[in-house]
Amino acid sequence: MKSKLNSIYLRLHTFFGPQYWWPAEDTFEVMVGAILTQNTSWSNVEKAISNLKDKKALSPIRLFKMPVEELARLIRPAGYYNIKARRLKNFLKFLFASYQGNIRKMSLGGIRELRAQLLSVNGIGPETADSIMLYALNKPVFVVDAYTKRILLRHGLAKEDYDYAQLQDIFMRGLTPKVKLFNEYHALLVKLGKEFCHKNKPRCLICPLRRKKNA
DNA sequence: GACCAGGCACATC
DNA sequence: GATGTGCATGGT
Repeated sequence: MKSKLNSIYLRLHTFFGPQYWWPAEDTFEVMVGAILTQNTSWSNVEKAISNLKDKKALSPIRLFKMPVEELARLIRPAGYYNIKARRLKNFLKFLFASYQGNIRKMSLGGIRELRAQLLSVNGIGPETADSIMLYALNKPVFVVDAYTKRILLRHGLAKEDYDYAQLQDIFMRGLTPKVKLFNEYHALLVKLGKEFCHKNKPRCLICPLRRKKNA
C-alpha cells in the first residue's frame, strides 16, 4: 500500500508540478474558504471572498461583529449563503470563546484537541475541519474529499462503503505524516479530479469503472 | 434546461 | 444506524 501511495504521488507531482496550496493570502482566509467551499466550486468561493475583501471585512473581528444578514449577502455567490453565514458565525464564536479571536493562539493546540474542537462547531464536518487543520494550522492531517474517494476506488485502494475515517486512514497509515506531503498530495488529487473527472461518463478517467451488463 | 461542485446537519424510519 | 432531503449560486 505504502509504495503504491508513494508512486501515485510521484506521478502526480511529476505530471502537474507542485500546487502550493491553499489558494489564499493568509491563514484566516483559508479558514473562511474551507467553510465556503463546502459542496461548491472554487470559482464561486473566490467571488464571495472577493466581496469580503472589498468590504475590508476579511478578519476575525470584522466578521465576528458583522450582522449575519450582511455576511450572508456578501457571500451570496458561494451558494447556500444563509447556512454558510451561520456556519461562519458559529466558527467565529468558537474562535473568540476559546482563543480570543487569536489564530496564532489556536495554532498552538494539539492535533486531537483542535480537531475535536473544530468538529464540535455546528457546520464544520470532517473535511472542513481537516482542511483547516492542514492548510491553516499546518497540522499533519490528511484531507479527504469526493475526488479522493473516486480516485482511491478507481485504483482499487478503497471500497465503495468506506467512510471518511477509513479513507483518511489509508493515507495516514500509508504515508509519513509530513505537512508538506499531505498538503501537496491532496491538492494534486483535487487537481487531477478537476482536470480529468467527467462524472461517471464513459470518457471519465477518474470514476470507478462500471461493469457492462452484458459483458 | 439538466447536471454538478474541494459538505453538513437534520428528519424520518 | 442507514437513508433521504434541504441548502443555492454559477459554470458547462
